[in-house]
Formats: sequence, structure tokens, C-alpha cells
Amino acid sequence: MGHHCCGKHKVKRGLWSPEEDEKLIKHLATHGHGCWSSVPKLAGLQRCGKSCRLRWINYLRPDLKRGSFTEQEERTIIDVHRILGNRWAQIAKHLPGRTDNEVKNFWNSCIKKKLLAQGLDPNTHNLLSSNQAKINKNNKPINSQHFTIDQNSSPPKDEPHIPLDLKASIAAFTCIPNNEPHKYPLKFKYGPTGGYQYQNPSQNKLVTGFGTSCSSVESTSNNLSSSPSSSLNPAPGLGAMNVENSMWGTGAFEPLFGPDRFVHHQQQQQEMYKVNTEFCSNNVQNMEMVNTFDDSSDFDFDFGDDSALLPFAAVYCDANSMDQLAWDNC
DNA sequence: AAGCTCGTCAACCGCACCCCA
DNA sequence: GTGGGGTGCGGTTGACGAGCT
Repeated sequence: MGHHCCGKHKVKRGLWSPEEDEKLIKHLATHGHGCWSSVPKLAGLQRCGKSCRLRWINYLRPDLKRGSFTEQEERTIIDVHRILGNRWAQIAKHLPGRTDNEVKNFWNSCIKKKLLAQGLDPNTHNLLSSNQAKINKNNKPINSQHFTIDQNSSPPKDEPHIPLDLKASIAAFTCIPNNEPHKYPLKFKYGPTGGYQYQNPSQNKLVTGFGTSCSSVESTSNNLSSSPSSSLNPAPGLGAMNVENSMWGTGAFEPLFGPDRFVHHQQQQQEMYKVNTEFCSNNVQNMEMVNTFDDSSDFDFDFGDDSALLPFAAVYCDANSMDQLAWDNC
């Protein structure tokens, strides 16, 4: 019995022999693949077209890079996966010479375990937590928060200068619902492969600090090219901010500059919470608005046992293909 | 040495999408 | 508008080898 794509032709399955490989290579070298379904017949193979295509794409293509993944490739996979999820073909496009199948296998066999070992959920890249509040269009959150951003404040002296000569520089963030800051002291995740990452500013790479899917940021897109004043008008739980000139925000943006920042700015956070709490108590119903752009979208808000992942922040700072990728996929 | 477990990875399956008649 | 063929993609399977008991 043949495959559905091959009618009733009897086809061979399983591993390819060197002879079969040779036939396929020879045929494709002289004729190209054209219509894949006709390839097996023309190449003299007892395979279905689909199998030929797969063999060529995943194994025989001359431009394939063999061997194990480099650290750089691994980082790229994690970064892109954080944005795109399990879209292996899209991820593979960022890795010349690698196939979607290869990336997928590498993810499942290696990266997934590494993330889990770091306490990160491989699907969301968030910290794994025992308590999870799920918010969707059918479930109102208990409350919501609103961040205030001080665009005029400067970074502390001991923190690195981040070049912010940004083109379409946008910072978007979401935050978890929580009006009891004393109960949920701030906690951010850090690590080389997930969560908030500090990257060398001299490389002008600042894509970091994700806590939610990019789709969650979509509703902020109306603010993308607005002036700083108008862009500082985020919906409850979601916000967008123009960082065209310079920006030092509070809350969501601080992890970019190192884990100690919260120690330095605890007072600032308390003030922020005050505003947030007040805001939340009046705007619970507005949270639904955030969820209206996609019927299927869910919002996951994670709480640590004794702490909260306060902001789900995504900061995109120009000059990095990852930024573009993130926005392209919003 | 034999049997078992586990990890890796090539290959397959089924579905979705696109294009064209 | 619709149905069928071709293609692309993500999830899953299963063969195989390495390591352990």
C-alpha cells in the first residue's frame, strides 16, 4: 500500500541507502526537482515524492551545515523561539545551513532540557511556577496594574550606558495583576538562555526580557509611532512607550540593566505600586479590552510562590533583526 | 556478555495552505 | 466557488547506538 500522495504505487520506506541517495542527487543535479511527485519515477526510485523532497531538504542539499550546533546558534534558536514559538521552519531561516527538522530535534533533545533545568518553561520561557493565574476573555483578572514611566530620569552611574539611537524604538510591556506588592516582592528571572537577559550594550543588542507571547503586545501597536506623550497611555496591563531618544523606565524595563536595579529603586517601585493599585481598583473591566484583539489569545500570568514576575516586558531596541522579527510577528 | 534504558535523529504522517483548472 | 494536486510544516514515530546494570 502506498502513501496517499503516491496513489497505489508500492513505495519503499525507512532509511535511505547510499544508492538511493546517489540516484536522487544525480537526478536533481541534472533536472532539478520540478514537480516532486514525478521525481521518484524519473530518478528510478521506489519512493514517494514527499520522501524524496524530505531526503533532499534534510540531508542531501549541498548547502547544509553538518555537525553540532554552536553556542551562538543555540542562543539564536532560543531567542527566536521565544518570539515565534514552535515555528521551526521560521526559526531555521535564521540559521543558515540548518533545517527545520534539525532545529526541532535539537530543541526537543537539548534546549528543552536546559531550560527546564533552569526552571524555565520551554513553551513560554517564563519561570515555572506552581501558582498560575490564567486570564482570557472569559475570565476577568482579579485586578490589573499600570506602570508609570519616567522618561526623564537617568540611569544610575554604576550602570552601563545603553546606546539608544533607535529607529522605530518601541518598548512594550504587560504586567501581572497584583495589587499587593508587599505580598509579592519583585522577582525577575535572569539567565543565559531565557527570561531577562542583559546583553553587552556595546553590541547594541537589547532584545531581552520577555514574559509573554508577542501577540499580547499587539494591541499596543497603535501607539508605535505616536509621540512620547501620547504613547504613554497604555491600556491596563499592556503598554507601549516611545524610547526614541532616551528612556529609563521603571518596573518593566529595569531588568535590562541588571538584577540589582530593583534593590536600588525599591522606593520608586513602591510609588509605582501605589499608582498601580489605585489604577487597578478602578479599571478592572478595562482588562477585557486587552483581550479583544484575538479570540483565541490567552494571557498567562505567573506568580512565584513567594514572589511575582512583575512585568512581562519586551524591549526592542533597533539594529537587531530579532526586534524586527518580534514586531513582524506581533 | 546480555539485557535494558535512554537519547538522538532521520523519516513518516496528517493537516493546512496555495494555486490552478 | 470549488475540488484536486502539490507543497510546506509541525508533531510523532521508530531505528539505532551508547551507556548502564
